[in-house]
Amino acid sequence: MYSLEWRDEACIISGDYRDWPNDSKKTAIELWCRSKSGHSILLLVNGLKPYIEISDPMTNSDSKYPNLSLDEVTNDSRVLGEPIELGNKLYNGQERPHWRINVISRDYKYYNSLQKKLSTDGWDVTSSDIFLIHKLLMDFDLGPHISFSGEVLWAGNRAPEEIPRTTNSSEVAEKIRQIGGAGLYPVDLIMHCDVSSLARADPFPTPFVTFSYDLETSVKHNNILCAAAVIDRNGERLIREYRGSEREIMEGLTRLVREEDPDFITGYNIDNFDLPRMLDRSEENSPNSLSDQAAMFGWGRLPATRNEIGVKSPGKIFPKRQNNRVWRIPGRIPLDAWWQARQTLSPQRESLKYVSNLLWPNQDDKQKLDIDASQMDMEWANRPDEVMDYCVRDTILPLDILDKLKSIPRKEALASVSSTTVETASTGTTSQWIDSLVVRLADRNGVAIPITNRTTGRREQIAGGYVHEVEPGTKNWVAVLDFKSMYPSIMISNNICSTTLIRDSHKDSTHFISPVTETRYLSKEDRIGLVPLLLQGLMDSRDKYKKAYSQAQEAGDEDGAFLNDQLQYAVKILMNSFYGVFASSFYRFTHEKLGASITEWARYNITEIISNLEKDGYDVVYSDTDSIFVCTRTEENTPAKKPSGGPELLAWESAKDETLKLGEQLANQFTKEGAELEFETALSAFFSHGAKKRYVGRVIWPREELLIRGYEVRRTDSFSILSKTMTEMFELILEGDEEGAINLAKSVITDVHQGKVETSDLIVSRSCKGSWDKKSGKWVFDKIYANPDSLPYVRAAKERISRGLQFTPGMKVGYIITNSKSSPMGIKAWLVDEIGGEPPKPDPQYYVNRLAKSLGRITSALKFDEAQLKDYAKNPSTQKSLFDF
DNA sequence: GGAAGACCCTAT
DNA sequence: TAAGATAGGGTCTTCC
Repeated sequence: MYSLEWRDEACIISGDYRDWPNDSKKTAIELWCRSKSGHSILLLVNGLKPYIEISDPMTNSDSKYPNLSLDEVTNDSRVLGEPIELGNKLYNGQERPHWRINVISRDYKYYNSLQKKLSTDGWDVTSSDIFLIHKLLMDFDLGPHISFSGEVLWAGNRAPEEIPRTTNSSEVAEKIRQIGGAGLYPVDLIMHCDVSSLARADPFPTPFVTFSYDLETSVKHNNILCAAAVIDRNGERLIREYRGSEREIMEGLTRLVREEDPDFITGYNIDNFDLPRMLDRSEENSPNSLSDQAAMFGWGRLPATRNEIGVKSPGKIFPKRQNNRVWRIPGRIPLDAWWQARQTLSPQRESLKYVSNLLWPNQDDKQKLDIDASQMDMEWANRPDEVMDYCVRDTILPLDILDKLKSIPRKEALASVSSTTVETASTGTTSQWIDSLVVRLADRNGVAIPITNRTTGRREQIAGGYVHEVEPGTKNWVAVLDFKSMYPSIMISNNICSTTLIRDSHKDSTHFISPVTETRYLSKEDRIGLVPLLLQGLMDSRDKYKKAYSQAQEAGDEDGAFLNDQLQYAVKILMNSFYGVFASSFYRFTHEKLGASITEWARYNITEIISNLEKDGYDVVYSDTDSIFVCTRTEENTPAKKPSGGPELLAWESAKDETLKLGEQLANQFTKEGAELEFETALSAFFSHGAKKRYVGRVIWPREELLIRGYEVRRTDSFSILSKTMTEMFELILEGDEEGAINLAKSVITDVHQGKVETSDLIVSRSCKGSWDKKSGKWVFDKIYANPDSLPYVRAAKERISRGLQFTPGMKVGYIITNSKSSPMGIKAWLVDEIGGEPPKPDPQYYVNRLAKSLGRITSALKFDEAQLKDYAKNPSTQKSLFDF
């Protein structure tokens, strides 16, 4: 058998550990990659040893040997070789000798049982709850982008041209199994290498392949009527339609997945609809044959062998849902376009139609509705071709959405800056991203890796950020300043880390003492904390990416600019997740004092500045956690609205200059080592009705925009006439036209009272949870809600379901309030988008009341209150002017 | 009529 | 491998 070496660069999509039945002293890691030039590669990596680290809690850094018996450990049949002396490591604030123990297998029955036994014997066990694939990236300091060289085991039709195609496949399959693999993986190229030949590579944009699909199903019987799929290979799209028996449809989709070999699997609502439905229907179609089921839903990037399909229970080849959360499809990444749209856009409503409309408002063809989804059986019987067109369109839109939102490059950038696989960046949790960086740094710095804290029940909350009271009314000429990366900066400057926390009471060598609880941290000379070190590195790398971005932009290098912008943004996201993880109760490197000290310093810094400003006679208008709004002392009569010319314009310009100057000056004055205050924006006017976290501002520098925070305008559970009216009122108020704002409120309330407003402007939409009850085959709500039927959104969800429309836990459901006199109030679900028909009849009184209340909060800050507004709505003719105070 | 509680959504 | 945090506003139902 000839042997061919191949060298390449690739991005790791995901990886898995595979136990090696023939030789339990070796391990094999599967790395599913997409190469820089677009080939899919399964890289089989040998040479990694699963291990556990132990230390004796009764020893200290002077001990050479533990009190517990190392011999006993050596003699355990699960242990491979002698314990390896590691010297002293830091654990729980204590230096003490540690040993590494190689374990014969990472399989549960060896590894976890050994871990348990050692722990029971009295050892402190560390480094023992991390997947081997993550260990691989950590121990060899790899990120998702790697270069490697290794032996080609098998080459398929889409392999690089230079590599001869494999002819003796069955022989090769056997060879692959002998080195720990599963056989002939459905990829372009199968390779084999040792860990030592893997190296970190510079990030590049990987040409991923994406598969999008959509099922149309019977409302009556749940079976699949037809399906469509699109493969996107570097922008080139291949569309497929599937009709026929349910089995044929699913087999067709599965063949396409296995032949086209996509990295990402998308669709609209696949997590909660299309994937679970495929699983259900494949089981239903062939309950007694796993291999039949694999032909219908064996989407994992694994060979369809007996072993991978499974004998008694489903094997790895099947997509699987983990704890009702994310789906796992070995070697591929499920990426639901619904969830991406929801996360990045926060749309008011979440139907595919609504989201498409939001993204492409002027393209009718993208959202033309012609099929009534609630009558799918009838539609399919009467006009199958139209149904198929509709189905195809719904597979293309998710791809367009992911493109538009840049979802995939964002995941890849996050993977790159957190040095994880793309799968971990995509579907993992924030603590996994942070683990990836912290654990590898700890390993290099003699710090042991504690296991995740598994205590249940809520611990006492720590105090959070400081929020300043706001006075109702308008203020003109406000400079907004904020701290640059406040929490990370505090962690860096005060050396806050579990490795620097002083746990005992003696007071020597202390440099940093938190202002309230007097928690103490080592000076930087004694030891630089792991996390501060890491955060500083991230801050530097963000600056580097930002610089590279500007340089690329100047050079007209669009791709380079895009890549570096994604990377700098990913660093920002990652840095911002640190505080939360370290303030959580379960994270492995957390101590309850860490989170509390961070916010203590934050509150101390900001309140200190506020009181200094006030002492100097400045009016601090507002402040939230890391921001301060300061009023410039400018003559009261300077117009807030930019005049078109004349002396007023000069006065306006000079007020603006003064605000800019103040902003710069204060930023300089209050910036100190480790707490950089930046001048962020200048406002010509600021308004709040007097509630924290609710304000608006007319931004005039560095760009011009209307800034709105907290108000109904920002909320997805507001209705559009309220949001629209309030926005317009804010515009007027910030220009100084209070009367105009009040008149607007009055006229809109009158219109609503008289029923002159489109019902679609009155839709309220809120998210609704629910869980699927397998027994009854129904969605149930009483496990989640104390009194579900009194909640309008639950009743709206039930109405949707009863009309044959899809429901997904967590989805937003729209409704109209039809009777506010009864309790609970009467509502009707908003189904016009999906099934057309007459809209429900709204209760005008309800909407008048809510508008009066919300808008009245605003006008009352203008000395005009809710009751007056409501009276006005009832009888506008009796009051000539309400602006008389 | 008003307090208490359940729940949603947002700011940072 | 279950899992970022707290502060805060607001609506509606239930209960007295």
